[in-house]
Amino acid sequence: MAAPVERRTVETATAGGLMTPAEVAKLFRVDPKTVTRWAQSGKLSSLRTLGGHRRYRRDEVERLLRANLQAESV
Amino acid sequence: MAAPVERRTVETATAGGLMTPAEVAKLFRVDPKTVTRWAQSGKLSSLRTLGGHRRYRRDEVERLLRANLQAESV
DNA sequence: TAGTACTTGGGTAATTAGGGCG
DNA sequence: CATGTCCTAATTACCCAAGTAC
Repeated sequence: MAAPVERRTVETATAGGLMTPAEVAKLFRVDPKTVTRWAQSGKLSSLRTLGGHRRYRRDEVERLLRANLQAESV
Repeated sequence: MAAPVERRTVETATAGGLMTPAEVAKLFRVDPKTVTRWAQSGKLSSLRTLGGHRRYRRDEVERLLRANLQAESV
């Protein structure tokens, strides 16, 4: 019994973990600064550390990566 | 470890790294615009940055390079 | 506490997208 | 039909110094 109850609160927000600007940049093959611009323009949501550094949700990053895959099919 | 479950998603799409249009163009000795046309015609799969720029899979590019530049022997 | 690697911010070059022409 | 080139607008890359992450 006592199966892990689905708690969707803070854990849900960070499900899959967070990524640093450098990690996201490598996935898209762009400069970390470019990822920052995506966040500033609202194309990618971001969290901030208490020191002001940005962190990105892995779930969202992967979703965007998938959404921009091979969209040239015609 | 790392259960190798057939994950044909983001990991697969970016495994091996991505290339910029300029890098692919240099390999084939063509204009970057030509590479763009290959992508538009479906000859080469591509992925887009959130800004709309294309990125190409290194694996596929190298595979096409070998498959298309070896013939024409005699 | 110190040390290294990374991120932020702003500015300025370099690429790329897209259409059209030859 | 495929490629290269010219054009403009947009996106991205590299430069710096100072602060943060671990």
